[in-house]
Formats: sequence, structure tokens, C-alpha cells
Amino acid sequence: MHVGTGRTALFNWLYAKHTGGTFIVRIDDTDDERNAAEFEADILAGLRWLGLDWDEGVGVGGPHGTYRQSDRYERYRQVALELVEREAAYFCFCTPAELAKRREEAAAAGQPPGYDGRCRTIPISEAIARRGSGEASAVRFKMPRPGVTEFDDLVKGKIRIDHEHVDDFVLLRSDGRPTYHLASTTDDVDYEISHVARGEDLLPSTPRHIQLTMALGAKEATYAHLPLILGTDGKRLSKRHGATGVTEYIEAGYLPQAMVNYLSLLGWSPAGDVTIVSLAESIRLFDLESVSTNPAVFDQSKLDWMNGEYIRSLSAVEFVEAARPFVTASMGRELGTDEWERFGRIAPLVQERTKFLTEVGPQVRFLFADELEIDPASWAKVQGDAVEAVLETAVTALGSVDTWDHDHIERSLRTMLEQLGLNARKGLQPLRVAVTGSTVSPPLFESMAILGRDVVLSRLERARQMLISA
RNA sequence: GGCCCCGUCGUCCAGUGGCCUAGGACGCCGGCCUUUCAAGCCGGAAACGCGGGUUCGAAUCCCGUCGGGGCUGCCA
Repeated sequence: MHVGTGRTALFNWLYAKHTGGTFIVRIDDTDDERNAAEFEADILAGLRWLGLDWDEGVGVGGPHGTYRQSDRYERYRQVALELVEREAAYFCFCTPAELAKRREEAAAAGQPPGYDGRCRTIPISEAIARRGSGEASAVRFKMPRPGVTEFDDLVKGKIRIDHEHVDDFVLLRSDGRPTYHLASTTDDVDYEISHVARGEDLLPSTPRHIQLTMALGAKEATYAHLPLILGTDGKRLSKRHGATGVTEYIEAGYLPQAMVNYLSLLGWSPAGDVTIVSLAESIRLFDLESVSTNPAVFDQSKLDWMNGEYIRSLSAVEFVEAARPFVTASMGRELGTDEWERFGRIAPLVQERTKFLTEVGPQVRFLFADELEIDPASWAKVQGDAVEAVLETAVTALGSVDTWDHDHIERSLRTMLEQLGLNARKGLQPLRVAVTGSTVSPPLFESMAILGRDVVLSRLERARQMLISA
């Protein structure tokens, strides 16, 4: 699910929750270029991850069948034919090749490229005869002309479009499949949709949908066209801007709460100067009419920051649960009970310094590694005159600590620093690298405490050997 | 090209005629704190696209202009 789709879904959901309405999820799968099953699974996975539950629709059911357009082709066909019967639509015998050619010619001549309506005047009896003889035809909607569609968009305000600029669009393809316009408008009518909130890219199609709805004898929905989400270059957000799929963010270690909060701020803001907003608060304050009219650039650095905020706001237990699959993936194996216990002890320290759940594994792997890998760059960074003395003294000092816990370890190492006349930075970094394998790690004393004396001493000893053999 | 939408710091928002010497957040820069990295704290640079009106007064209203985006398919 594209993040833009996610944002649209979120706004629909917030509006439904705010107004006590019904949030319906229906699958628009009239395009058979795409793999419908995959497309649907991806959408539903995105919605579930974001926590946007639906009252009616795919999976949960409701009074209108499967909520999948691909299951309703017969209904759309009937609607199209009925429209032809009532002379609100007509059969068009122009072939796609002809249309393409005319479009090209029109473009070359500087003329508007839309369909010229040449089949509109074919007498119905003739059209039926041609169809009877096997000639392929599509069904086009007869856009009322002259005419104008005016509507009050909840976010854009008054919109007025002259039908002069709206051509007779296809309702039913020559192979009998409906177009998006037919299918979704029919669904909106059949499902008694009161509000349609969608991307601004569909604004120019709205006169079509409204006219179609009227031709169907129904009352049009209230529309709200949401501003588009742009990439950092100001163009519509697409694959080349990086991760644009909601589900990609799951694996990248983002929390759905952060994504939802971030998305909610793309085109909308709660009252006041708040940035971190709970979902409950968003529901309470949300309103389509206060959605901004201008497009928003998707700025990942703000999402990243927000993710860190949400990670830090997790309870200790929640954090462990959220991090668990990432730790397992990072280690490449399932951890044992005692290992999880150790993880639970270090977790609060790690939680404070992580922005993405994917960072957790690398930060704690030193706790579970039999043979610690020492990062070469880190090792190089701590080399100096004092290293050998530090390592040696530390082994002695730590060897005689009577209770192996954070406080005793700290006291012992501070004493060591004094003896050697070193500041903490100089004296502790070599130990950090020796024990955790990197210059970047959770706090050293606690790490040592959790690791246990034996492992710490053997790692320090090993580092000493490395010095000697070097 | 035509039609439509939009134009406040780099980015997301606040601002709906005087409270604006334009506010918050992210990012950026500097400092503090500090056992690393983060986090945290303090400070800083940074915007009303432009030109005309209207008005005692305009970021806020009107017009124009420039700029950006969308649509212009038997895609959605």
C-alpha cells in the first residue's frame, strides 16, 4: 500500500470515527494488469498494521456482498446497458487504435485530445445491428452538453467544471469489463456512500462521477479531495523517492503509531502546537474541512524522529515485544530463555537510544555471541599508549570485585582510572571495544554486569592477546 | 496546448485584517551534560513568490503575474 493510499485511508478512518460513521473497505480491482490477489493482500496488510479497522467490507462482510469489484462485473454491465437504454450512454465502435491515432493527430494540431463523440449520434437501432453482427463496442457515457458540474468539496471548497472539457468517457470496455469510473460510482450508489475522501488526482474525474450518479437517479456523495503527497523533489511521491510502500516500513523497524501520527500531519494538524498526537486525540479533533489544500512533501527525517519518540514512549514490556522479531532476525536464530532474560535486562538501556527497531539486534548481539566479533575500525580507534595497561589493570580490578553488579563494577573501574591517571573517555573506550566489539554500545558497566564476570574477563584477556600478537 | 488545484522557514504545520519585530515541530549549526552512541537541556541561522489594488492597517481580501502540481487512456 502506497503511503498516499495509507494517508487517504487514515483520513477516511478518522472522519468515520469522528462522526460515528461507517468505514468501508472495498477493493477496486478492475484493472487486470495488476495481480488482484497480491494487490488486495498488500492493502489489507497495510490497513491492519496501521490499526485502521473497518466496519464493513472485504473480510468483515456487510450487506453488499464481497466488496470486491471483480465480483460485480455483471452488475456493472447491467448498469451500463440500462444507461444505454435510457439514452444516457451509447455504444462506441471506435477501436483503441483509431482513438490513439486521432489523439495523436489532435495533439499535433494543437486540439484538445479528448474523445470527439463521433459515435454519440449513431442511431440505437444501427448500433444494435452492428453489435449483432459481431462488431466490438464499448459503452460511453453521454456527458450532458452543454452543461456544468458544480460541487462543494469539503477541502477545496466550491469547484466548477464546464462539461466542454470533459469528454464522453468509457463505462464498459469492449471486453465487457467496467472502467474504474463505472465500477466505483455504481458502488458508491449501491453502498450508499455518503462521503468520498480521495486523492486530488481524482478531482478532474469528479464531474464524471457526479453526472453518472445523477443519471443513475441517485444523490451524489459529499466529496473531499485530499492534497497529494509529494517526494522531496516536489513531484508526486513514487518509487524513485525510496520507500513508498507502507509495508516496507514494517521491516525497516518503524512503529505503526509513528507512521499513523506522521501521516495524520500530512495535510492536517490538531489545534495548537502539538506534534505528537495520540490516535484518540486525532479522532476527537479530526475534520475534513480543516485539511490543508496544498500538497505535502513526505519528509522521512521527521518520520524517523517521530519513530524514536514512539519507541521511547513504549513501556519496557512493549518494547521487548516489539523488538523481539528484529532481534531474532538479526541473530539469525531463536534465542534461549536465559538469553531473552538478559535481553530484558539490557532492553531499557537500548530503548532510550534506538530510532528503528532494526537497530536493536546489532546493539545487543554482543550479549549472545560465543565468539565476539570486534569491529576493526573501532579497535583501531582505541589504540594508543595506554591500551595495554588499561586492559591489564582492568582484568585485575574486575577480578577482585566482590559483588558483580553495576555499582561495584563502576567503583572498581573508576579506581582503575585514577591509578592510571586516565579520564573516562580514554580509559573506558578500550574496554568497551574489548567487551562489546564496538565503540558504540549500551552503557558499559551495565553491559558488563549482564554479561557476567567470566565472559567479561575472557574478552578482556582475548583483547590483550590481540595486542601482543599484533 | 487546454482544464483544474495550489503557493508562509529546506520540510510539515499554526496564522482566517490589527495580538506578527510571523509561532511550533523535524532537519541544520553552536554550546551544555556525558563512560561511547543516543536521549535531554540551552542558544542560533532560516519563510509570508512577485506586482498592483482594497483598507487607517494586510501573511490574511481582490486582480494580475510568475512558479509548482494534477488531469487530459477501452489505467486507477
